Formats: sequence, C-alpha cells, structure tokens
Amino acid sequence: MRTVSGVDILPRSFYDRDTRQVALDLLGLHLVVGEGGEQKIARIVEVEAYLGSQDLACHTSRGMTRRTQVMFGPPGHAYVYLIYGMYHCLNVVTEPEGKGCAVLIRAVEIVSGFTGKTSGPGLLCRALGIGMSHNGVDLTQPKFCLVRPATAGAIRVVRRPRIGVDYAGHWAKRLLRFYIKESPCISRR
DNA sequence: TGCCGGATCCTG
DNA sequence: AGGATCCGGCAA
Repeated sequence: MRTVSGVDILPRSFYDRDTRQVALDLLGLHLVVGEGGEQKIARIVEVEAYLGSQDLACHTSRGMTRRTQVMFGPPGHAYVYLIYGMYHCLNVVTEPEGKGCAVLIRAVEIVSGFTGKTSGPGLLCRALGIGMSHNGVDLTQPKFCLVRPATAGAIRVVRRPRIGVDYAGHWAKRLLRFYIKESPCISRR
C-alpha cells in the first residue's frame, strides 16, 4: 500500500462503498494536499453525502454532462467545481463508476502547513489552494490524498439536513449532513 | 444564444 | 437583506 509520511493512503476500496458510510467514515480523517515543504494537512470535521442521479440535490441528477463526468467516473477521485463564480467546492467520488455519487467536504480543522478560515466548503478550498486544476485528480497518490491519522480518538456525530438545497423537494429533508459535534470549525450549527 | 439561479461568503 | 461574479443547464 502507498504511504505519505509513513502513513497508509486510503485505498480506492475505501471510496467504493455506500456513500453515507463513506461520508461518516471521512469524519476525523486527514486530507493531505501537496508534497514536501508544500504539504498541507487538514482534519475533516463536516461532510455531506450526495446520492447520485435520483438525488435532486445532486449535480448528477441532470444526467451526464461535461461538469459531472468526473462524478460519474471511478471512485477515489476529486470532483471540484466553481460556485457563485468565486468559490470552489471539493468532493470525493464514491461507489462504482457510473453511479454519480460523491461526498462534499464542508469543513476542516487545520493540522499543519497552512493558515486561514476553514469552516465552509468555499473557505477550506481557498485556504488549501484547491481549484479546478484538482478536478478529476486521483486521491490514491501522495500529493493529494486522504489518510487515517495514528491518533484517531472517538467522536460524536451530529446528523442534519444538507445546507442550501431547499429546491430539492423531499431530498432537502434527508439527514445527509454529518459533523463532529465537538469541533469548533463547523460551518453552521 | 440568452437567461436564470446556484452544494458560498461577506457586509450592512 | 443584498451583492460579488461567472458558469452550467435549459428553453428558445
């Protein structure tokens, strides 16, 4: 298995599972961006699950387009998009190729290598320097990946409706937003 | 080709 | 409450 700084990189099989399960398992894991002196590490504390083409809040609910190509692709890749013309959002693609599922990273805590605000999907991408050049990148290689930290203690998970998807009918009510209760970096209580 | 609205964030 | 700022998706 590949490693960064002596820690195992999460393998593709981690992502190739039920999206809600992946979303829950992502809480507390570390996101690694860049290598060597440029390396930035962040602890994931808030996520949202997007369940594919039948999920009216999910970008893939409108079918395969150039933008959603990556989401319909194989698991374990980054899906990055531009929102409101000024912020980027980072997702990890889940489940087998063709399902169009992903998990949005909504908030992180700073571990090392960078500064800035990280409580919100646009803010964390800005702080970590994530942009469209990261779209479609394979998350199983050292320069952009997820790892399980050695010191992963127990956490309490809060389940809420997703943010900003009121247009999605009954899908807006589903409890698909998860965050670590005790984290100070949650985007909204 | 044009228009509308968005998985956001900041300011007043 | 409203603006920044621009792209994607759909209607025409």
